[in-house]
Amino acid sequence: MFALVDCNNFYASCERLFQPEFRGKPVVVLSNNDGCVIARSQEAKDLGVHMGTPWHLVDAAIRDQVKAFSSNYTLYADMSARVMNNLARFTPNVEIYSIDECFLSLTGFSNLESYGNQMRQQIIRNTGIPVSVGVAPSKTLAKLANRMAKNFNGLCVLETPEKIDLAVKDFKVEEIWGIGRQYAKKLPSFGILTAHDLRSQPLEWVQEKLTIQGVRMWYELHGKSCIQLASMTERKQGIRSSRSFGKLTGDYTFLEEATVAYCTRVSEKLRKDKSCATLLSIRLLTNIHRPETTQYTNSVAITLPHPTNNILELVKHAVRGLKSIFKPSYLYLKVEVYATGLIPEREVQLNLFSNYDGKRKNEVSELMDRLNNYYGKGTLILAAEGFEKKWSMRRNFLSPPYTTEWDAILRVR
DNA sequence: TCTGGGGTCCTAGGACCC
DNA sequence: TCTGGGGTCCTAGGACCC
Repeated sequence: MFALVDCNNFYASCERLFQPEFRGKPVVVLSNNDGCVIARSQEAKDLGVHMGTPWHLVDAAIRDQVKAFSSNYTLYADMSARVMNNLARFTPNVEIYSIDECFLSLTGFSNLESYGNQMRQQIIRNTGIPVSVGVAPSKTLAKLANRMAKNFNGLCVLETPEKIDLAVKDFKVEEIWGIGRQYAKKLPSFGILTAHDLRSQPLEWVQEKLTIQGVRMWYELHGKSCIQLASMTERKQGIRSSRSFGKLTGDYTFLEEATVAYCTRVSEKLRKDKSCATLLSIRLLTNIHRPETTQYTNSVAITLPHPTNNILELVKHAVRGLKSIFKPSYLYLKVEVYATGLIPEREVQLNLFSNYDGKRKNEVSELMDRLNNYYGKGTLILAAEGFEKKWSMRRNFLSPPYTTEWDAILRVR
């Protein structure tokens, strides 16, 4: 048996936790650059604010009634860690699936109904974050149960075949975990509208139309688990940093400074994961939301002479890559830095044809990590990143990082 | 004026091997 | 007129997730 625990309206819940005057009020959280709505409190949903809509396109009369926040990932990441730590007390086997979701293996546990309720109570008491719990014999059904829990009292346990039959009967096919926009468009033309319809098709048909992933989904909907809990120790396959700028630009220096900053981020993440990259990709994009302007997008993949997470080396290659794809006379929106072909730091093999001897220490990177961890992010940066940060995001409605900085800690009078 | 970021897995097709 | 068979590896693109 699996449980899926999902934080309700997570980002909005985090913001409200520290500004309780917004409890019971419509609250939204915006994406980077205050672009789209990415989280909504129930009251905001009730006002008809949709997920993913650009904030500036929301009706002004509605905007006036809603409290908007810029996304504050420092806060959300810390709150997420608290929730996950609490969940880990319920079973040794957990998979942190996303910032606000966690799968738990409950095989061998009994009284699932009351155990699920205990989880909900303990999480809200210890962290202040409300969660919903779905329990079922497969991950796909646990997701489905979780969705149903949101419409009940926050808990849904699908233990018996009868309960599962009943649950899939009216469950919309497009809401199944693994059915995205494309399949949601296609399936109704075959008369498939519900999870029950999909699972009633012959397996061969599903294999043909939805390939191997559909086959797994089919078994899972029948209560046969075939997607295991992912191990939390696995190495990532790629690490990316990409961000839209606060404004469009054609200025090469601007782009280079942003590339250096994003590349710095990537190298930090690599070192944190104790990984080295063998391939570094740089991608440059104009604003696709403005089809009337001339568009240009290009990317370059650089095979590194030897696997590395050294900031100076990565930046050198990143800048060279950027130069090779930059074209003047376009207005750019975004640059992406993507490291792939990751291998463990300690298994790096040397290259016969590079003069790198493996002994040179990663001193600059290590010093930067040490100072930036101790004194706070951005204490020591490469000069090539620039000091103006012209590329930084718009975040006009940012709340303080209440739980991670002494200066921001909440005062109680 | 203003439209996110960071991941995963699978398949097809091309280049290459003997 | 007629031009093999059985592989591997890599990449791009498309689907999905939160």
